[in-house]
Amino acid sequence: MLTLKQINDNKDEVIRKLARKKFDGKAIIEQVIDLNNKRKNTQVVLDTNLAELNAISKTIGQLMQSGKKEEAEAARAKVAEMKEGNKQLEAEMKQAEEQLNVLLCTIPNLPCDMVPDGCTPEDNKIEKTGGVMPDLGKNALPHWELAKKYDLIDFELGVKISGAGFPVYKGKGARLQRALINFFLDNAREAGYLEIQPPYVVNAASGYGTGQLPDKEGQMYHATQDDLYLIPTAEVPVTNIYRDVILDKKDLPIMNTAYSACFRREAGSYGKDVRGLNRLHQFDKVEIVRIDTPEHSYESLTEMVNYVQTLVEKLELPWRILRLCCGDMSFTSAITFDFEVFSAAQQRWLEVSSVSNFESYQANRLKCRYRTDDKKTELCHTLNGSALALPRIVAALLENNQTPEGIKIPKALIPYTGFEIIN
RNA sequence: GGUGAGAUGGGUGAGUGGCUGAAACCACCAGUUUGCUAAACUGACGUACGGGCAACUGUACCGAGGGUUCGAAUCCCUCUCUCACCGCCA
Repeated sequence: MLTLKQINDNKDEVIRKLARKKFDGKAIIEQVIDLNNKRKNTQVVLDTNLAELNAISKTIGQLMQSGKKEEAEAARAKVAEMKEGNKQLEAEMKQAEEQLNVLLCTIPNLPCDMVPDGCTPEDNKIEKTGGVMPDLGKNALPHWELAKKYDLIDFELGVKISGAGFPVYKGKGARLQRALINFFLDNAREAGYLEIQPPYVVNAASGYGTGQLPDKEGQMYHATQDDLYLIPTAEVPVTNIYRDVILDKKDLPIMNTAYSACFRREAGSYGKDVRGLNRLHQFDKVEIVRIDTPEHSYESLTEMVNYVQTLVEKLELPWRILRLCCGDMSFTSAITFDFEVFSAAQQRWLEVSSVSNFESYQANRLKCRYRTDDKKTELCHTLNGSALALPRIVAALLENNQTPEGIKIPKALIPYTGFEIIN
C-alpha cells in the first residue's frame, strides 16, 4: 500500500497518477488525509494525558514508600477520573487507524512515469521483439494434439484424478518439465540468484504481505481446516522471507530464485483461451525476486528484463516484450514488462513472464526495510518476475518445433532433457 | 495424538508489581592506542507513531489479544507459536 507520507506530501500528484490507472482517488485521498490528521490530533491529547498519568503514578509510589498514606489516596482518586477520558481517546485512535488501513488497502499502486497511458491490452507498447517466426505449413497441430500424438500430456487423466486444469505429464512430457525447471534454475543461479526452496502453502499473514489477501482471496486454494493457502506463485513465500525485516544496505540487492508448483483457482474463462496448457489450475514456474534500494531498483528491473530475454533466446522462441499500459497493470505494480512467445500452430502470442517493480508498495505492507547510510530505516523496493512459467513455453516449444520426424528440442535444452527429439 | 517446558532487544540471557525500555555478555558501529591486522580501552547501539527549526522530547511496544491495579515484562484469562519426550510416520 501507499505510505501516508506519499499521500500527505504529494496529494495532487497521487490523485493525478491514480487517474492514469483509471482509479478515481480524489474522495478517498481526502478522506485518508482527514482521518490521518484526526488520528494525529487525538494522539497529541492522549499522549499528554498518559504522560501526566505516568507521572502521578510514579508520585504515588514514592508517597507510599515514605508513608504519606492520605496524599497517596488523594492522588489515586484524581487518576481514576482521568482514565475514563483516555478510554474514549484510545478507542478513537484505534478506529481511525483501522479505517486508515482499510482505505489504504483499496488504493492501487501509482504507475511510474515510464508507463504508457491506456486502458486495454491494445494500448500496451511493444518494446522489443526477437527470434524467428517458424513456417509450419498447412498441417501444423496445436500442442494439445501433439501432446496426445506423442503421449506427452494426458488432460483427461488429470480430470479423472483431480479436475480440469490439472494435466498429467508422461514420459518425455514429464522429462521435458523437469529439464526446463533445471534449465531455468541453473541459469538463474549463474546470473547471481540464490536458489530457494519455499513452502507451497502459506499462512494468512503471508498472503496479506504480498497482497493476495484480503481482496483476492478467491484466487487461492484455501485449506480451511488449517487456515493455509496454496501459493499462486513462489513470489508469495519468497518475498515473505523479508517480512518484518530490516536489511543491511550492503546486502542489497537481494536476488532470490525459486521453483514452485503454482496453484490458481481462476474461475471464469473458458474456450480456446484455456485449451490445453494455456491456462491451468496447477503449473510449474521458476520465479526471480529482488529486494533493492529505491535508488537502484530500476537498474535491477532492467537487469531482470534482460535476463529473461536471454532465456527465451536460448530456447529459440519468437518473443516480444510489452510495456504494459496503466490500465492493464496489476493493482500492486508500478511498472510491468510482459514477455510473450509466439505459439505458431495456435497463431497467438502467449504470456510467459511478467516482470514488475512494485517500488515500496509491497514493502510497506511487508514492513521490509533497510538501513540507510545515516542509520535511518527506509522501505525497500521489491521486484519480481517469472523466469519462466512452464506451460506456455512447453506449448510454444511443441508447436513451433514440430517436424514430420518429430518435435525437435532446442540445443540449449538437450543437456537437460537427455534427448534431442520427441517422436 | 499424549505429556511437559517455554516465548524478553541482532544473538545468548537476567529480571515475580514502582528505582526496568529493560542487567550482563557477545556481535555490530564510531573513536583512542598500535608499522598493518589483532588485542586492549572509551563511547554509541531497538522499533513505530507524535511534538519541536533544532538540540531535544512524549507515548506505545518484553509472542498476540483481553483483564486486575494509581502503577504490569512481572499477577489472572484466552489464543498462537516454539522446544523436549512418548506414540505414529515419509
